Amino acid sequence: MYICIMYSSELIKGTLKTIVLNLLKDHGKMYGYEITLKVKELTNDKIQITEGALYPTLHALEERGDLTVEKVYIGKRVRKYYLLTNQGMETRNERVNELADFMKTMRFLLDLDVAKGHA
Amino acid sequence: MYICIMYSSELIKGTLKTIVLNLLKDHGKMYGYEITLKVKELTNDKIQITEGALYPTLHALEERGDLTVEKVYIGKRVRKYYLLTNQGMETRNERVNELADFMKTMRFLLDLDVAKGHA
DNA sequence: CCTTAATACATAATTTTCTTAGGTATAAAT
DNA sequence: ATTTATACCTAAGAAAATTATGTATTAAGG
Repeated sequence: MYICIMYSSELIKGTLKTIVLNLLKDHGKMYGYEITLKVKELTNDKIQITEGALYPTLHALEERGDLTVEKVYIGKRVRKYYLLTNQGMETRNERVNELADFMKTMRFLLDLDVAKGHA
Repeated sequence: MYICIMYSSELIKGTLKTIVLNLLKDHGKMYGYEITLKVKELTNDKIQITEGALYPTLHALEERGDLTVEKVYIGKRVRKYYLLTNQGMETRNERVNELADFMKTMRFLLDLDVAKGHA
């Protein structure tokens, strides 16, 4: 198991909250397990969010007031749907803008715009 | 002091080695303090490498065989110039390609290509 | 002349964030 | 009946940074 080509974990660090917040903006309410599957699917297995990272992050975002929870029972199994609050949407925008700006800076710093692309 | 608009530290995490390796490729030999100034200058103060992060990183890259050192004495003050080895150049290429690929994935994941840009 | 700022190196304690590993439990598939 | 998938969770440890120091030389300003 777990044999796949994905990014070195260092790179992904610091982007988890942004990914989660943005995903909830695009897809409405989602539950944790669903988020891991969606990210895996959207990135062709290149980014795999581990549950050990995800659940504490969801709890932190909830505690900060960026997310609210809706418990749903599928038979006897619990499912916790997370939703963006208004504050969460603001946080999402800040985070995404910051990351976009950061990536622009990095492309410049690493000569990625001139050297490649732009055909 | 230290009053400036820079990226939240989480984002920069994991990119330090890549930045250092690429800078040495572009500018030839550089010393630690010079690297901090150069990155600050190139990014308009948006990325400020702290010495507490940089020096251990340089030592680690040296130990891995990606860098070699040249000590130069300016009067009585030591300056340690770092140079890319052949292996270091390979590491640089791998790191830069991986980061470029990761940023592409993130742009897709965060809808940055469609929503913005492109006009 | 004296003090502050800049140059230039370095490490240690702490914090943050993630991985790894473990745990519980239900439902579906083989 | 057992394995796989679903679905939640936490705790120990690792990795990489921040923050706080520490040393020392040199230049600049008052």
